[in-house]
Formats: sequence, structure tokens, C-alpha cells
Amino acid sequence: MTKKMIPKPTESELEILQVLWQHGPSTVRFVNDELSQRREIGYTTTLKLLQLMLEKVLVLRDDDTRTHVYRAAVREEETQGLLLDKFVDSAFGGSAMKLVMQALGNRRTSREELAQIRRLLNDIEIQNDTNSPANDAAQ
Amino acid sequence: MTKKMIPKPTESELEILQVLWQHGPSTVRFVNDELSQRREIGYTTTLKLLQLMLEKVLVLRDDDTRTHVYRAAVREEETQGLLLDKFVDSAFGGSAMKLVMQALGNRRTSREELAQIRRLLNDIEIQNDTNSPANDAAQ
DNA sequence: TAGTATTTACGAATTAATTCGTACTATATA
DNA sequence: TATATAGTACGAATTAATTCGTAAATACTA
Repeated sequence: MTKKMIPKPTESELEILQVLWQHGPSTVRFVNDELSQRREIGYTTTLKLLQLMLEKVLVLRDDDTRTHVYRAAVREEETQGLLLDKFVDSAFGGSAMKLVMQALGNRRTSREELAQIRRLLNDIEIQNDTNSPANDAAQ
Repeated sequence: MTKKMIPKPTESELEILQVLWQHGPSTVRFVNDELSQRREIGYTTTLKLLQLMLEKVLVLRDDDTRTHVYRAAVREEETQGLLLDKFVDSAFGGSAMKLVMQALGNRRTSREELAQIRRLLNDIEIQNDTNSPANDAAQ
């Protein structure tokens, strides 16, 4: 049942995935232009990164035309979930709660965002009650 | 005004900081024993890591006795905050909200934890109202 | 005291990530 | 067509992180 195991993208690879997730399938030129807005980076560096990402199957490419077009091979939410798990583990000793509290506590959060989180909390609570009334403690 | 700039700890350095934060000042031997419970690692590797961390001033050490004692030089919350900022930026394109939603959505959260977050949300809302009634949007 | 064990210091190998130069090929244009 | 432009492939240098071996010093123990 060989599950599709996403390799953890590196910092640079993540930058590129962000571009592809946000703008859809793109040429090396386009990706490089985007990255260049954030930092100094040569064209062939971007090209090489995309080629390496192709080997790792983090991206796919259409090379029918001379100018190749790359697109993300991994979903945004899935990848973020993977990274989040590792991050919670390495930086917060496994406590997602601590991370959430820290994230909410240390920055300005608008009324709209607060409301959004409350809605999510309500949903979660309903889920908890519906599915297992006794299970009010996490693992 | 030379602010104290914390260098971003690497993965391994973070592992060690976790041990020091959790157990307080420790010998190389102790840190190594702790790390060994999680993964394969040689004694001199741990030693070397601590020595490098000393240079970066991520830790301090007491070398009055032959067996040196290391302790964290950076605070847990502060370091986590720094890492969180970078992580939000690199993995979530700067959106702390997306991260929080993902963190809450993708795992079981107990009733007690939900209540804890609600309390925090209330506090934040009061702060928002008190300090700047008009400012209900984060930049 | 003689030998064993523990510890520190430090050089250096290894591995992974990032970066870019150069050669080559295809396309566009003067 | 000949020249310039834009693209891909790929080797290799660089840098950072991790790992460990070995030597030297100190402390323990038989």
C-alpha cells in the first residue's frame, strides 16, 4: 500500500512551492522573478532548485514546449500539516496548544479573526460532544 | 543599544535547548543520555554541539568543576516566538491565522484546552477594545 | 601507585542545501 | 542566414550542520 510520502521541503523549496501554490503552473522565469522580489537569486539557481524538486517529486513539469512549465505536486494544506507537525515537535516539545497560545498571544489579531477562531472552536466542541461525550481529554 | 539578537537555533540545537529548558543546568553526560533516548547520538557529538552553542551564546557554562555544567542562555518563550515568526513566514506565507486554524483543525483538542483558548480570545478582545476601539484589523 | 574510566578540546570527514558558471540547444530577429 | 537572446543540463564550489575519532588531562579504583 506504498503510501505517498512527501519529503519535507527545504526552506528554498518552500519558497518555490509558495509561488506555485499562489500562482499555479509557472515557468522558471516567472518563479525566478517572484523569488527575486524577496531576495537576491540567480536564474540558474532557481532552475536547479526546480530540477531537484522534480527528482524529489515535489513538483511536476510539462516539457512539451521548450520553455518548461512546473507545477506543485504536493497540496498546500497537506504540506503545511506535515511541516506543522514537525515544527510543533521540535520547537514546542510536541504541544500544539503552546504553539497556538503563543501564536495568538504574540501578535495583533483582528475582531474578524477572533470571531473566525470562535466559530472553529464551536465546531470542534460540537464534534467532541457528538462523537464521544466522554472523551474530553486529548491523547 | 545593541539589542541581544538570538541566532536561530538549528534542529539539533533545539533538541538540546529543550533538554536544558525542561531539566535545568545539565552536564554533557546528562544531555547526551536524554538525546540518546530519542535517537542514536555519540557522546562527543553532543559535546561538540554544546561547545558550538557556547560560541553562539545559546548556552552558558560553569566550568569551575572538571565536569562542566551547561545551561540555556535564551528563554524558551522568546526563542519559540522567534522560530514561530520565521515558520509562519516560510510555511504559511506570513499568515498566523492559517497556522492557528490548521493547528486547531487537524488534531483533537480537549474541552479544557478549548476553554483555555476562549479565555485568551476574551482577553485579546478586551485589549483591542480598551486600547484602540477603531483598530479592529491587523495589518 | 598503576591502570582504568571519564571528560574536554579539537581537527576533520561527511552530508545536505544552496549557489552559480559554462556548455549546449533552440528560438527569435535584424 | 547570421547574430543575439532565452532556455536547459549539469558539474562543481561553497557553506552550514552534523558526526565522530583521537589526544590530552583529570579523577577514580584496585
